[in-house]
Amino acid sequence: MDENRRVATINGAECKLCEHHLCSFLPDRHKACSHSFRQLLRGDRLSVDDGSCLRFWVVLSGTAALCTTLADGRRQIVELETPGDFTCGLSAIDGAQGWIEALCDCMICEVDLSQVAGILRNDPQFALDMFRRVHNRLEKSAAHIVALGRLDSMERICFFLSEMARRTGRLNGRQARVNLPMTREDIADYLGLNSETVSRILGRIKKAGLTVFISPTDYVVPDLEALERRFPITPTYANKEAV
Amino acid sequence: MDENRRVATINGAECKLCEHHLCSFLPDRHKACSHSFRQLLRGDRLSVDDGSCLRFWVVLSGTAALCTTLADGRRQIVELETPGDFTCGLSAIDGAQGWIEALCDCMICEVDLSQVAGILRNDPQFALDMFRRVHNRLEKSAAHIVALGRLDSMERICFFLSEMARRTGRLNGRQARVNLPMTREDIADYLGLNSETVSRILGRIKKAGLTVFISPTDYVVPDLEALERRFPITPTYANKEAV
DNA sequence: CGCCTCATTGAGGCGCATCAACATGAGTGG
DNA sequence: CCACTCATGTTGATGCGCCTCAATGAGGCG
Repeated sequence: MDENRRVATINGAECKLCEHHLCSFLPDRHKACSHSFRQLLRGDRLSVDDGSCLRFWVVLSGTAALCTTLADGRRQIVELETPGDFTCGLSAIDGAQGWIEALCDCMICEVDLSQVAGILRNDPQFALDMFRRVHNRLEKSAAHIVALGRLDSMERICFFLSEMARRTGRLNGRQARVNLPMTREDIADYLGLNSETVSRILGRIKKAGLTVFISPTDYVVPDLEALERRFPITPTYANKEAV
Repeated sequence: MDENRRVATINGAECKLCEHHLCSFLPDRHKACSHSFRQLLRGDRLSVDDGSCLRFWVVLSGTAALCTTLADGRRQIVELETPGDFTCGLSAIDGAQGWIEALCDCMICEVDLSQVAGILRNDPQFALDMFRRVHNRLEKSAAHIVALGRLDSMERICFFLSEMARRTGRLNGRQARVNLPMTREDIADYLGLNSETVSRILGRIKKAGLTVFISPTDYVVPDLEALERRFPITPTYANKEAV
């Protein structure tokens, strides 16, 4: 990634864009140096190979993904990061290249807590916060596993469209208008399909009247509940209180 | 589950069987009442529906699974629990029935921390411990997602056999002897396949000389590295230090 | 022995991947 | 403005991988 796109200045105004408070765990004198905004262009990658779990990324705008690529080029998106989501390197797996990739231009906040690890180790609020975030991720992973293991392609894509509607769409009663800032290939790599299949199934869903596509990257769901009756999982999107 | 199989007496000798220390976070006066051993017979289920995240289970012997069953009966094993593993209800997903199921007779320790939640909320060691356990799970989930999304059936089963060998097998140089305390159906539900396919692929793996089956539930891997060359993921089994 | 569960093996079919052709739109340079 | 390129999306033809259904074997148990 081009280092020039690092937005070095962190001040109160910019931090207000980010309501995710990871940096609030930093002692005051570390605040300025330990977190920074970065602009990622589509395709940019952040390596998460360092094995440390003390660098975190919060997506402020756009869509990013935690990707794994196998030796022969097969790619699997393990987690999809929409604004407000949080990730750290260790959600990636060993033994295959893992990185965070921008699926469209996006802005992220990188927080590096490794300088203050000792302080944080004794901060129960921080540990609790981390636990909650990771636990929330685990719930999403479970739904993802069920989708990949037991849903057919139609169900997976309905599941995905509903997930995106609830995560990033503008809801209005039963209706939702959604921006889909990623390619068919990305959707396929998230759902364990290939891009031609995604395209075909989207056509079928459109024909069934479950969605209306304004453009390849914008759609409207006239009746979200009708869409969700097409797959047998109630998605979990809310952040639950844990512990 | 038959409540009679609760082993009510917790004493020092029994606790030594369990090296997982979850109960060490209990204040002394709660120790006796808040955790108990349970014997599960194959097929027994523990409901995890209560939405609380303060009941935990540690598997001491045998194999259990965190299962999800969809409305039409499709079943997906989200996590496989071998001795030493830890789980709590919220790894299950909403919107589909979730439970912990014994894949063979097993012994577990149930720790109920809900009585002492207030104390634990301010205990950084506890929160850190929880974070590590959940984080470790997240790494395993990531590998599971890649396997379900991008590996074919042969690769998935090699991945599984290797995983079981490293988690529960007796290793001896490159060789491993493994007990497989679950049915073909269970393997299929873990890997998103069906049981006939599992049976067929196991036959092919056997023919290729990658495993020797002593019985349907016991096998020897003559060369674990050769088995692991059959799929493009390096499994993560070690518990990493995080934070 | 009969009964049950689990594993194996075969026949056949469907779902999705693969490969290929073409459409579409954005960007670039003339 | 058009010509050209390139990435992306769509659609069709074809084939393979895995599922489904069914039959049989193998082992455990009353």
